[in-house]
Amino acid sequence: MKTQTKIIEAADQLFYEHGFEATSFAHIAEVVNISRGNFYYHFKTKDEILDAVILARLTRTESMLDQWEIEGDSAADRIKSFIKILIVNQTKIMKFGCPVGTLSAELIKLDHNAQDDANKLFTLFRVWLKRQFETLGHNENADQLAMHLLGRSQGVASLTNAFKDESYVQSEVNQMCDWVDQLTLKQIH
Amino acid sequence: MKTQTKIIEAADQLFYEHGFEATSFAHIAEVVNISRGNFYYHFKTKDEILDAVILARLTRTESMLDQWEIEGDSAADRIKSFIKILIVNQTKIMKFGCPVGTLSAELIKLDHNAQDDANKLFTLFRVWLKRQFETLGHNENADQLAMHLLGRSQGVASLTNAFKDESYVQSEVNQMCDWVDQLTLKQIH
DNA sequence: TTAAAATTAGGACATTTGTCCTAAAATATA
DNA sequence: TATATTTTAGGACAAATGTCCTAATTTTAA
Repeated sequence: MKTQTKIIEAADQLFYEHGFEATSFAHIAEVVNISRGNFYYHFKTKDEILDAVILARLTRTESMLDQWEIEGDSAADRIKSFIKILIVNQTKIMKFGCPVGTLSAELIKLDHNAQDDANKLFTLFRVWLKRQFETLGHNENADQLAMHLLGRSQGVASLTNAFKDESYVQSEVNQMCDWVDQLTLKQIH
Repeated sequence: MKTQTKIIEAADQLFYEHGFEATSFAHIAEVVNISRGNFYYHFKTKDEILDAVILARLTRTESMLDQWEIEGDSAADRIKSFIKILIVNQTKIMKFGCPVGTLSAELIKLDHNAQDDANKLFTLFRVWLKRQFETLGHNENADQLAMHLLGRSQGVASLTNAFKDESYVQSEVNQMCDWVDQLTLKQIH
């Protein structure tokens, strides 16, 4: 694997687990097993690494959404795929929270240039969800429903991170899935 | 005002606006207008300042909850007081997110000793809300309802911080208030 | 007024940070 | 094989960090 790719992947993980600010060149270098000075050849600044990490997350998220699009038989199923990442990634969310939400919050507090780019991750989910709700027949308020679900998912991630309560996640995921089913019924009638 | 109090208040604000890690002794010293070396007389370490800030937030939150307890005519009203902080503190939440959630998330990522203390802020709201839902007649699942509302509030704060959308906050607050009213009806029947 | 205590300013300290340079090594190309 | 290009290691650099010491100043108490 190319060194540049290794740097991005290591930084991606470290930024998620310890935050952008708390992760140093030295930390990444140790994981990748290269000398600190060698960084400069691949990335001029720490911000450039952040840009690359965000870009990597964007493309990874896009392909995940594409996958859900293919696998899901109905819009309701696809929305439930989104909801169930809370279960699939439960362990990581307990330890480090939501990768999208925590990065966004940190960059805003740092007043960092990349905060708009980081928010594109949120927008990716928002737009995708909106389209699903439109398919479900809720054209008039699809974006509102998307924001609602995105917000609830963020909230669950936040409290899961704080309280590490598995039954809470399960309960909230069930409620959200029920909510989607109710919206599906409304569409039929 | 005492220097120690001024340090705590300045740190409180800076930790909220820029995060704990990103706030340095120098930053606080500049706001309080004292020399950097003088810190050591009041606080031995940065962690001691954090402890003091968390303690200050805990007492401030407790008195706020007491106030809501006094002002609210019914449990439903009191719960709505909680929901409406999203509106009252809208401007700050847009800029810096929820002070409880963002601190908790940061300290967990830093694997900081004070993460349990910071979580007591969450617990304060959780226990208070639980008691309100019990008063509302939902004894069997009061804690679940409390966690549900706490989570939704966290989610709204998170997305408000990211998207800065006023109408989203208002819409979500209305939905949560309606939800409380429905729970109140269920209690009467 | 004088002595004691509390508070302050200023700077030393080792460490870490992001950034940047240069010479050596590895790889590719002719 | 010989040359050119890519990639690397190691360290220099100034700035900033949290921590800690000491002497001076201010405030309090006798």
